[in-house]
Amino acid sequence: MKHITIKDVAKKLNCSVSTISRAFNDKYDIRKETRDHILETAKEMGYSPNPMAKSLLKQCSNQIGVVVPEFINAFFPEVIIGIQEVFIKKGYQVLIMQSGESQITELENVKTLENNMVDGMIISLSLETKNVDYYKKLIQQGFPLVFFNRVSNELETSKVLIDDYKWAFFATEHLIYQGYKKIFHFSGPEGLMFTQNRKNGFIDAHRKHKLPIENDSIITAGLMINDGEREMEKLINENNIPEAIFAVNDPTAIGAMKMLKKHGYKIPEDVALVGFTESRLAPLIDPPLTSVAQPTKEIGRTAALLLLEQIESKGIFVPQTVILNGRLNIRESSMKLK
Amino acid sequence: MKHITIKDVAKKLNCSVSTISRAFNDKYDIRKETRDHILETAKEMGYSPNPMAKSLLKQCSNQIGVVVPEFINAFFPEVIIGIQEVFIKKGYQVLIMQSGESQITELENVKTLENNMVDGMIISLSLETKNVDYYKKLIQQGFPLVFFNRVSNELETSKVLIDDYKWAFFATEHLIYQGYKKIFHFSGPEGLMFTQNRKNGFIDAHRKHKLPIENDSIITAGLMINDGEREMEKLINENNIPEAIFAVNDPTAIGAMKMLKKHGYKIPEDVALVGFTESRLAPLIDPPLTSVAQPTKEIGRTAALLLLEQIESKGIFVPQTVILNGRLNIRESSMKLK
DNA sequence: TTGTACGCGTTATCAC
DNA sequence: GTGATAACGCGTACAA
Repeated sequence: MKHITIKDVAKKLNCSVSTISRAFNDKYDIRKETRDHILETAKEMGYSPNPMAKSLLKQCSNQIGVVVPEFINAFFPEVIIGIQEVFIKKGYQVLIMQSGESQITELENVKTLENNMVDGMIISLSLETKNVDYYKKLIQQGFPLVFFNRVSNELETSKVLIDDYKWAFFATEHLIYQGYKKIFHFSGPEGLMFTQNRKNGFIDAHRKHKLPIENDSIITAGLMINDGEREMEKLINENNIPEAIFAVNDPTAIGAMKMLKKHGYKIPEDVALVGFTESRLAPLIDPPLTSVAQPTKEIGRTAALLLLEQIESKGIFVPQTVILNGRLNIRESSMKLK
Repeated sequence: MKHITIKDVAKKLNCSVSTISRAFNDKYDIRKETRDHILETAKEMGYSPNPMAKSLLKQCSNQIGVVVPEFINAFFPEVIIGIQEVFIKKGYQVLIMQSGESQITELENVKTLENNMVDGMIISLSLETKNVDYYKKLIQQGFPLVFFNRVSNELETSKVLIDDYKWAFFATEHLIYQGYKKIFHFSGPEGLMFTQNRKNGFIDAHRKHKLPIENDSIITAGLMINDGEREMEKLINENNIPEAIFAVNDPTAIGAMKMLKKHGYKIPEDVALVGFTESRLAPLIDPPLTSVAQPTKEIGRTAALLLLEQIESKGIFVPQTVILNGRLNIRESSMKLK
């Protein structure tokens, strides 16, 4: 239980703690033999410098923090893998916390990480988070912060995104090219930037192709499977069935698909479906779901590199917003069959 | 950037740091007015005690560490949610790290957490991990440790498991009851306890029903989708198609399913499938996959409670192994159709 | 080349 | 009821 400290080693070797310290941080002059001797006995004793004490002293910890809303879906875990790839190579440790889509937990997570003196954080906001004052304060203090995916316009710091507007546009256009006319959009929670952007892409694709948008064709659903199910069920009950649906994300699309199949509709013959944020399920469900794939690991890597830049360029740095490219994976769920 | 410390507050209020400290830890006598006054100005200044310094002093951190192999699949993330449920209520923060199925990273993670002075850890071993000496050392030192799912026989500490043997037995028996005779098992990596247990369940179900096991009916596949694909493809090429397959986990079963469908086999008419560790995909793929569901969140909660017990009963505690109940969710993939 | 002493932000133990 | 101070484990400027 008792940790072995630098003092224990010093006592054992009959020398001062500073000598031990120097042996570990080979910066200062120290006789090679003594250094080796110290390192050896230290290892034998199972000593390693206590990073907490070091952090307290140096005011930085060689740790970075990550806060994500959830990791039920594959998206965030994959981003984290990308983040770790970069930081582990650089000798940083990555501390991960999840907010569970709660603003309060998110704030607590951030404070915990801050208190652990992480050198920077990578964050994706929870659905609930409206108030970003605390982040503003951190940014003002010069605390290195990078946001991805769920970002806020109010925060002036580096961000990693994909062009939701563009890819929603392409996805919708794909449906239009397939010859579908009555196309609905299952939208996400209001107030989220990507909800807005994807919705706009949907609208503008219609405009470009001079296709009218019916009043009720944009439906605020949510982000989960049951949201898609619920809204689809409503439509079925109203007997208001579109030819195609572009959903704000895969779970919503999958929910709609489940409900449609349950009621005997064929996909894509009766209703075509397109999702977003390609999930692991997309290629596996029946029929395979057309979806916009995000380069998850690259999002992570990019965010990590931006954060690293920010950490290393202590002080002066220019916030960057990196827009990564998505990809529309076209599968059966949206193919017009003759 | 600069953190506000207790000294800053003391200076502002013209009193000593100890008074401030006392105001925050209401343990000692302190005049109520001064206490309130201090707390108020502290809040205004944005001061909060630095937990690192506290940890250094108290040799414990009110943090617990979690190390899991991956969170690509839904299993570990869900367990973590259960863990967090318990600890957040108790005022602990949960630090999560992932080993990426690498023994080396796992060890580094554990050491990082140890250095952060977490009060205990919950661990699920990586596939690679054979050497558990470091854990032995920790346990010997009295460091609170709980393992789940991927555990080692050599370690005498609390564990949370489901009865892999029993549920593999049931899953296999279910196939037998359906009338299948030529049943194969896609097994996991050798050396993992659950691989062995699930395999034994498979074997003993055959014994009980006096069904012979063919030589080549147990196939060491792996744990990933592509493992299932690869082994299934081999079987197809050899034209050695079983009537049913019990796979060590869902991804393997899904891989097999993908490959079978690709080659035009019907499920379950040509080949029936059963997975394990119910994944999010199981009910969604086509046909829906029969699988043994594990109570993921409860595994997390149980592990958390066991760890808490261990932390609080400083010293004397009896390692417990808790076996939780699974559930066989029977779906189309394994139903004998007339 | 090595040792001494201070400070990082706390809390606990003394005094007063 | 409050203030001074040692200690937690470490790095480093300074002295030796």
